Amino acid sequence: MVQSSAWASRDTGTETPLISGRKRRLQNGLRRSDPGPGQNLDIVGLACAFPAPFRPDSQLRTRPQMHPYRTHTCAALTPADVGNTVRLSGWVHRVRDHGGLLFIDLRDHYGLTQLVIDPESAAFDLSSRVRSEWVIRVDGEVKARAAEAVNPKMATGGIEVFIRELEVLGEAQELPLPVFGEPDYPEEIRLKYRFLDLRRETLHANIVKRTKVIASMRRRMTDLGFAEYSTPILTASSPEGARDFLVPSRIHPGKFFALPQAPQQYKQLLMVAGFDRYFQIAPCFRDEDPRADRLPGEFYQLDMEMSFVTQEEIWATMEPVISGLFEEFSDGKPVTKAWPRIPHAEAVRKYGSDKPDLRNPIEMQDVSEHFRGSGFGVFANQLAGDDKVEVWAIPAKGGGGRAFCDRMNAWAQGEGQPGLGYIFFKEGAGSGPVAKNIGEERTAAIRTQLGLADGDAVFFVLGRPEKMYRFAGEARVKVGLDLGLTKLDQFALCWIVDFPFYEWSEEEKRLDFAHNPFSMPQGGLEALKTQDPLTLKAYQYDAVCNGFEIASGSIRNHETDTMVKAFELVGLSKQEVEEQFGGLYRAFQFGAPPHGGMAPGVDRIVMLICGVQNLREITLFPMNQQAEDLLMGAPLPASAKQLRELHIRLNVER
RNA sequence: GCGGGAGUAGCUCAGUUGGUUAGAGCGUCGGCCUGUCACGCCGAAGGUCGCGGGUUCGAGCCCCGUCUCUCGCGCCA
Repeated sequence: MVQSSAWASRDTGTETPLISGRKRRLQNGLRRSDPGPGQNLDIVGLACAFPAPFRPDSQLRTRPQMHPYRTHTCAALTPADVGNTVRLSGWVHRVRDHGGLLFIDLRDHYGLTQLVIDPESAAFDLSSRVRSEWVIRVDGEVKARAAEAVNPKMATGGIEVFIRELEVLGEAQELPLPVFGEPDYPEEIRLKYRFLDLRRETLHANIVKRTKVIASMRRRMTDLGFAEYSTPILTASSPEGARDFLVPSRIHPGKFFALPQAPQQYKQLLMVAGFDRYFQIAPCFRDEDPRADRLPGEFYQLDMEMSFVTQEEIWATMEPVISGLFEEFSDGKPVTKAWPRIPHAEAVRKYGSDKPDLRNPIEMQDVSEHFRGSGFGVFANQLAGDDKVEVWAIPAKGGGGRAFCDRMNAWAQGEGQPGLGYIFFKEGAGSGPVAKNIGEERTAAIRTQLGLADGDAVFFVLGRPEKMYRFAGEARVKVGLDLGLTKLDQFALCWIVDFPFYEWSEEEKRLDFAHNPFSMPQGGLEALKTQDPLTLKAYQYDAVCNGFEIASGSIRNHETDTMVKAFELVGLSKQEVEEQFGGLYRAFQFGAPPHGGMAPGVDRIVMLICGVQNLREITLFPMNQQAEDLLMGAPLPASAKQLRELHIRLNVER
């Protein structure tokens, strides 16, 4: 029934002499329209036709006949080639059949070339039968287009190739997913037919860009004296962090390898082993639920580590690498050069987020004092009743109209908030219910503190900071976007530094590591012994771009005493630390250098560079949201024999 | 696991207050067409309105349940 396809169905029941003729040609002719390849074609234009790795002319120089597939790519021909006979191969991108005249856009990795054919050519009948995405080879003459036929939108729009001969190298059935025009198509079909999806111009270009970004990362790191070391994929389960992917050991019944969530411990061991400057485009595996910006299963990090460094040196090393990447691939959009270094606590207060979008100029301020004891009962009472409650102000330049303020208030209610208090300023005074309640003097004081003018507004969020900062941050983002204050076409980078070392785990009613158990607490062992753990900072930092966390890193804790104490506070004994971090713990007893590093997320950086909202737009063969590979059919059941060898008996529910 | 949104032709979607034979564009197939490049014109095929139940004289539309997709929360040190 595969053969029922294209040819058979088109030829049935149309017995005319012409068709018989076509049929005859098609039966042999499907392979080739006229003379054999390379019989009577000149070898032309080869010197510049191909990028070096693809250049076929080494063969052509030693053999008298033409390359079997092509003399040029589909992006190579220009008016300088007019008059030459060339050979092209590629996919039929689009056919425009005018009856007596036929245009085919031929596509390959490099570009598009318009082919044209009329009944004078022996290949005409066959040409009129090709369909989208067939792979063909054509021979023909390069012709200049008439002035009015030049297509300035095409790189090769000044020329076209008049076909003399056509060979079908690969037919295509009716497409489950159109390539031309890239219409929206369901995710499931795109993933199942990913090889077609990847032919589409946008995705194809994104993937090419991704590989260039990665090549640039390697070059930049290598130029800085970093060397790339590979680390194991089959390794030990890490006791902290995400859920592991497990791989059963055949040789050791009942024991399992884990795929690395990151090469974290290996890179620290490399530092102990004296390698100093390590990097790796490292595959990382975590068995967690996906998000639009988080692939299920596996992703890549530009993992790096250095010895004998302060965190300032790591920032100074990586800032130009990351800024340089964005500059290289961002088509001229502005990129932050000197990154602001914002303490975590300050980021939360000013931006309501530990990954602030600094394209948005709004900075929030504490205005609690102006409401304390004021006539605005809702705020005054809560401030009086709980000394941890604060009022934060979100200044909104240009938002000074009742319509906008009401819209924000309605939005806040839609977000599950009681509302969003506001004042807007006009004719030298503050307006709105809040202003009426607190009076002119306090209104003026708020205005002065925030530097607001007529035509501006300010919104108020009330609560304990740890409960309300996230909503305040969302309101800040919305004000910035809705008022056009956020200038989108740029890459705004910063460091968020001084993360807390511990946090309180409400579920487990105990201290837990806020970020990375391997990072060094500021103040070291002494601070661990003497300070309130919840006030401890870590030498721990994130790199943030446009509101996305694009990297995370730290100065590591390389002292066994400090490590034991740090874990003791989250409830792990010395013995448990030795067991769970055996390799690293042992290594630190034999001369460990101070070291630190970070790991920028390759996928997220490429996503930002390509300006897409979803990681599947920059990944070759992603899994779907259910962590299935629809193209390869993974995961699949294992055979009884495989399971037996692995000493595994299934216990599948349902 | 939880919440929001979606589910009508191969695809993207429209479908009024519940009322005759469920439509459009794109795609596919057939016919015509010698300068297109989103070619154009004519025609055809293509539907379990996600699935199940209910209300009703009558359900794509209302109600209940369920499944799938998607975005988010939990989770991701």
